[in-house]
Amino acid sequence: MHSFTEENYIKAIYKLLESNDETVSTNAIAERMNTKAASVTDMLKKLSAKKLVNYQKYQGVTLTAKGEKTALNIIRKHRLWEMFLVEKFNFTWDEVHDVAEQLEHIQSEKLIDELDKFLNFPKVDPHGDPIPDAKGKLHLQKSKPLSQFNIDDVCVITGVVDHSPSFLRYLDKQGFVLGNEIKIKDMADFDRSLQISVNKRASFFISNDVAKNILVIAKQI
Amino acid sequence: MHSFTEENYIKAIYKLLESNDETVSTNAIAERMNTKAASVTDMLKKLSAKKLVNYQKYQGVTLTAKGEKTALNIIRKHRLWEMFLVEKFNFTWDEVHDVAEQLEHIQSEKLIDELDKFLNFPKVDPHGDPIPDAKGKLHLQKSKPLSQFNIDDVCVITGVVDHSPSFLRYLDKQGFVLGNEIKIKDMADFDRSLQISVNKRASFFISNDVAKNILVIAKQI
DNA sequence: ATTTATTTTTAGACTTATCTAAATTTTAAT
DNA sequence: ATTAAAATTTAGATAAGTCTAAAAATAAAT
Ligand SMILES: [Mn+2]
Ligand SMILES: [Mn+2]
Ligand SMILES: [Mn+2]
Ligand SMILES: [Mn+2]
Repeated sequence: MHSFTEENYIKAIYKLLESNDETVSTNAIAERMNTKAASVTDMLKKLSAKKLVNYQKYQGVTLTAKGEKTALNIIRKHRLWEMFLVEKFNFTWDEVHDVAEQLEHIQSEKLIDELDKFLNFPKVDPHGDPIPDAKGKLHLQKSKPLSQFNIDDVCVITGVVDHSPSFLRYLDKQGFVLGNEIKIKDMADFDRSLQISVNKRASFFISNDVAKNILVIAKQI
Repeated sequence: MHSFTEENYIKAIYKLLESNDETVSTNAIAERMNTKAASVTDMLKKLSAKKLVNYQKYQGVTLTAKGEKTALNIIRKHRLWEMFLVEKFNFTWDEVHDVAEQLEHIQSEKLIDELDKFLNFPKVDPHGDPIPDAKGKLHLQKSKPLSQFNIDDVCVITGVVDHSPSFLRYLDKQGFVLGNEIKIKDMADFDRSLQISVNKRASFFISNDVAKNILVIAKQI
């Protein structure tokens, strides 16, 4: 139906729309896909002809309903496969992304339905990102970066902003695990670095840069 | 490393070498891949440049050691995925091939090692075909078509020659299952059709055409 | 040993996805 | 309102894989 390349463009556009403005620029897509603006323009024409995007020269691009549905299906597959690799195949959360990038393009409705069932219909992937259901419905959790909390706040780790293997391995080394409880013990004014305790263990420091990349929700008390 | 297309050519050449002569013709490859001879020639030059095949104009083609190793790895992945789909995802043996054709190209050593382990290192796939081990070693079983046996012979179903969904579904309907015991009750001289009993159930007729496509080994008595 | 038929290869063209360099449009700055 | 800068699009090329039609080589038939 759609080529791998088309699917990757659709997904990139979806992610850019998700995190930013109401339309996506040619350059933004080019940067995210590690290609040149000229290539993006060519592809936008193709996707537009297929009614996957709303595109007018120089005016940026958005996804059509059909394009969004396509994007959500690819993301569903990506996240289910990541979950599978971690839960069943002993992959760590920093290892799964590259393989999932390949697996997300496999076409078989039955395969994905069975995968979902096999994993017992998970709601979030190993990075805490929500998994769209078979209908493309996606339940967002209203989490915020840890950097937005204050001294004595207690919150629960729900995900990450930065998905890079190096950041994920850093979190592993520090003992951060999704679902763990973080208490902010102290905050330095000059750089907003934090002294925190994870699951009531010995406290330690993290930079504001790290805090901005850890997603949490306030603990219900 | 190698494109999907290159991998598919390598696999096709391997299969043709396996079942037939000592070299493979351009036309044979074209037929198997549903392409034209001209396209095959182009690809053979490319594979030759990559040292995957031994190719000289007009002289047919064979695989190099490197090419054969590549082929066996793809076949290993294909058959492990077929096994996985049947054992874990409720696929029937007539449904798995098309999905495995996609999955066989996923690149991740760890994924395949874990898949193998998850399935407890199976020796044969759902169709009875041998699965190469991680080193590319392949243990062939010396089975023969049921059509080569005679009245009163007892044998065990080990595989199929024809892998088409329609043949596999026919076998399902008749109650043939790998490992089942077949006893030949009678044979018609004029068309070599057989009256057989599977696992000592009520006997029925099969054509010589069917018998030629069921692989068996003589039952040890 | 020629002629004929078949197989295989080459030549040239097309599609998808990419690039660089040049042209155009939009946006920002004077 | 011009001019300058940035973003975007077009033009023209390239590489992978495919095709048709024509040429060349091999195999088969007389
Ligand atoms: Mn991922
Ligand atoms: Mn993820
Ligand atoms: Mn198969
Ligand atoms: Mn098989």
